[in-house]
Parts: sequence; C-alpha cells; structure tokens
Amino acid sequence: MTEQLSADDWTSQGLKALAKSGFTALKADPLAKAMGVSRGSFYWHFADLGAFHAAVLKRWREIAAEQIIADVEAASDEPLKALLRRSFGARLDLERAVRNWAAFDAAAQAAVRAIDRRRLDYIEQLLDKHGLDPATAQARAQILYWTFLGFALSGQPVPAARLQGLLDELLRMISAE
Amino acid sequence: MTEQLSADDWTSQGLKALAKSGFTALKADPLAKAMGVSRGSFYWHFADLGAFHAAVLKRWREIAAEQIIADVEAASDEPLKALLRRSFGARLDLERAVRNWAAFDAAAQAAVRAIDRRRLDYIEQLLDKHGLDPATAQARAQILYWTFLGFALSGQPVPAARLQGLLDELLRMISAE
DNA sequence: GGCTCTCCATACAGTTGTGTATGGATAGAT
DNA sequence: ATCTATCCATACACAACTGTATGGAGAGCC
Repeated sequence: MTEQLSADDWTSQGLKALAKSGFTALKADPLAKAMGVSRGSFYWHFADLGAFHAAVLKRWREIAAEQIIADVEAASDEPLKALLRRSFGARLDLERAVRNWAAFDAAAQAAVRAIDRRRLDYIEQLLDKHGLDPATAQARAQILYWTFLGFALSGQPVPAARLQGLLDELLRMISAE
Repeated sequence: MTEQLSADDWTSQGLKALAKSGFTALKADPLAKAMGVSRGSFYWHFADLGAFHAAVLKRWREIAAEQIIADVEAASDEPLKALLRRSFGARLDLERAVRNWAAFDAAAQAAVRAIDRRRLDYIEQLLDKHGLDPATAQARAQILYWTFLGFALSGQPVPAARLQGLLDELLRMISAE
C-alpha cells in the first residue's frame, strides 16, 4: 500500500529532476525508471506529458509564492537586508530550471510571469515603506529584481565573503537618499 | 557551385535557429530540412553534433567579443551611458539562447564564462575611469552586469519610455558619489 | 575522355522517447 | 468469497532523431 504512488509523488519527483537536470528531464520514461516503476503508472495519473507539466508548474507556483511569504516573515526588523540575504542565499537551481523552461514552454512562461509580478510588487512595496518616493521605488524595485535574476541565472557560485560585500553595496545603492 | 554549402553556412544557420528557437533546435535533421538539403551535407562538414555545436559556440564567442568592442567604440563621450543604451537596447534572443544552453552543455557554459569575464572586466575598467574607488568599482560592475543579465534573461519586453527612465535611474545609482 | 576530389542523397540500423490497449495484482466493500 | 475500483506492467505502433555506409553528380585537372 505504501508502495503505491500518487500524482503528487510524481510531481515531487518532477521538481527534483527539474532542479537537478533541467526541464529536459521532465519525461515519463526516465522519471519512471528513476522511481522504479513503469510508465503505466505515469499514464494512469496523468493524461499526457502536458498534464504532468501543468501539475509540476502548479506546485512550483505554490512553492515560489510561499517563499515570498517566508521572506516577509524574515523581514522583521530590517526587511530589505533580510530579503537580500534570504533571496541571494537560497538554492536557486529550481528557479533557474523553471526560467530556462519558460523559454520553450508557454505554460512555464505564464507561471514565471505571475511569480515575477508578485515578487516585484512586494519589493516595490518594501521600498515604498523604506521612504523612497513612488517613482524611485518602482524603478529600483525593477532594477533590484533584475539584479537578483542575473545573479540567480548566471549560476556561477560566489564566495560567501564576496557575496556579503556585494549585498552591502547593493543595499547602499538601493536605499540611498 | 553557389548551391554548395560550406561549414560556415551551417553554423550561420545554427545561430539563426539558436536565436529563434533555442538550443533544442540545434539538430542535424531539422536544420537540414530548413536549408533544403539532406543530413548528408551536415555529416560531411561535421564529424558529429558535438563538432557542430563547438563551431556554433566559437562563432558566438567571436560575435559576443565583437559586440564588446563595438560598445567601446560607441562609448566616445559618455561611456557608461552609451554602454547602457547599447547593451539594454540590443537584440538579446541569441544571448538568452546561449545562456539557456549553458545550463545543459559544458562547452556552452565555458563560452558563457569567458564572455562574462571579458564584459565584467570591461565594465569594471569603465567604472574605474569614472572615478569610483577600485573596491566600489568592482562591486558595482558585478551588480550592473547582473542587472543586465536579469533584464536580458527575463525576456519580457519593456516599453522604450519606461526603459529610458530605468536606465537613467540605474546610471544614477551606479555612478553616485 | 578518363580521374579524382568535393559535396550531397539515400538507405539502413539503432536509440529514445510518446501514447494506447490490455491484462494482472491487490485492497476494500458487500 | 466475490466484485469492483485502483494502480501498475507489458507490449505495440509510431515518431523524431543520430550516425554510418554507400553511391552518385559536377567541377577541374591532365
């Protein structure tokens, strides 16, 4: 009974494979082999690959949204600083994989767009509270988010010490005046 | 005689396909069909897909390097401003495609790394000349480049007017103090 | 004209994936 | 104990590729 798989088990495995090997790994055959079952299970839980992809994206959307909330919580005393430390310090494999995927898949692109808007609004709101005038807050929110994306998608690891200095400088630039 | 194809014709077509459809389009069969020949031509000019991919990356490296030089030229009076306008205003499909590719292919990753270093050094040098102290120049160069990457990879078009305002703000943040 | 070299077409075997159809196993309800 | 619904295995047809092997057409020399 515990041997039986649910659709959620498949999407979980999908997210793992996505983070580890990118969207090209979201195929029924390799996933089934990795899970020790046949594709019969896959095609019982999902009509086709498209349905599976949609389920994976739905889960990612929830995770990405939750992370935003977690950032809000963490932003108790110094919200901006906490946000930077948390987002630049997180594991970004999944983020990269989904965004790569978005270049090839309309559904993934839609999910990314939704998350982008959500995060961007949150950052802007944060900068507003920080005392920046609305126009500046909006511009710097976009710039800050682009910076985060560039960091996340470059994929090149940055030593912790250097990253610390960069985040300090970034914080200075963002909250200046 | 003019009907004959050269290896360069194939790599050119490869770059076109790459920019338009991403790295998953870099396959012998579809490319051959697009060029109106058979795969026989492909496998005459290239030993295998790996050799073709290497040729495409080599060409991209040259192009990306040339663009840097072009940016240098364009940076006659106000280098920083010109650099921003030029890089954020360029067509970035190819850039996106190669970087997506780099998440799956070691050779592509190496090419991207090389170009990144080249551009980063150039930006840092520019900020140095602009009067920033070395440590600040280095940090802001990295931040500026991440910002560019985030913009380029997000792939979401920004209206020209809004982009103008964002670049102004970015320039202000980068060259402050 | 024959020779050769370059370039491409065609045909073949092999790989990796999709989706479907069918049947088997197992647990719970009756 | 049987029945049913759930879950998975197996087998099939199909598609899109790769790489190789072989042969053919054309241009340029001699």
